[in-house]
Amino acid sequence: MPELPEVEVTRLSFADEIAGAKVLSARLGKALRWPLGCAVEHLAGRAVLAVRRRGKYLLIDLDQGLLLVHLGMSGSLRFSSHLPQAGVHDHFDLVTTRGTLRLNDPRRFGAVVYADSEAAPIAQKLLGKLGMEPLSADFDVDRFHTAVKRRKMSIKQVLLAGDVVVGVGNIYASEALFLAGIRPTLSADRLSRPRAAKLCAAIRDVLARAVAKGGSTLRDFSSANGESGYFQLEAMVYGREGQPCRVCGGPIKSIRQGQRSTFFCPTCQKA
DNA sequence: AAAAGCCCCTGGATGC
DNA sequence: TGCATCCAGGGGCTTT
Repeated sequence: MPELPEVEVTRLSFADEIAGAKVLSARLGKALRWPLGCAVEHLAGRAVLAVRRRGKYLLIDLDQGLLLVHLGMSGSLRFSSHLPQAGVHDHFDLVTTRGTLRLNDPRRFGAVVYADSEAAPIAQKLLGKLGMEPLSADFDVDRFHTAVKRRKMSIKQVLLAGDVVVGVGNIYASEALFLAGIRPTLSADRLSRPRAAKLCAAIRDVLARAVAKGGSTLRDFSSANGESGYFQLEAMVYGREGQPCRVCGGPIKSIRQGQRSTFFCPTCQKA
């Protein structure tokens, strides 16, 4: 579910509220992708300093160590002082003086991992190979074009891989390529400099607009205060196979790339 | 080093 | 109504 916009919207919806809270207790449900990495008792008494984001990870800074939270495919967070009793898919609670932060994740591809610091081995394994942040100043055309030219995979799969640019998942990869007029199957090393510049701008644009709309709610995503996103209503190609292109009117096509579906307009994205 | 496949898991939609 | 099959916002790991 969650790509950069959904993760950022989630962060914005509880970061200010939880900052300064003190952890009273923590609870684990069924196993997530990785073990927590510390005893739940170890979290009690910690202060929550801030919530940051790196790619699709949320980093919850504590006065001692930090929690890395990933929402996987089906995860979502809630932060409230009035949560019901934990349900079957509620796999982590962080009970604090300001409310409880709860991870709900039916498929359990998500994770909550404790690390002593960002330099710790587990944190490095998860964060160490991540690419540029698309909404920050370090995302520039030169670095993007240079990195992309080294790859022979399709440009769409390079966007998804996350080692060049982070946060772009299956929805926004298709959307950004449409906005840039680039065929998803184009070999990344054949992307010209002007088209790389256009793609950079498209990635920034679509992610920023999606954050502004509260992300995309396809099935059940909601932010930590329970609000749905609305960007899916503005999708140009994602999930629109057979429907008319919003620009040229021709039918949107769907293909498979690396066992993920890709959507594009054969007319507006000729090469 | 880079690319391709496999796999983790549950639930909803679709088809017979 | 019941059951099988396919598909889904991700990404680490293993094998080429």
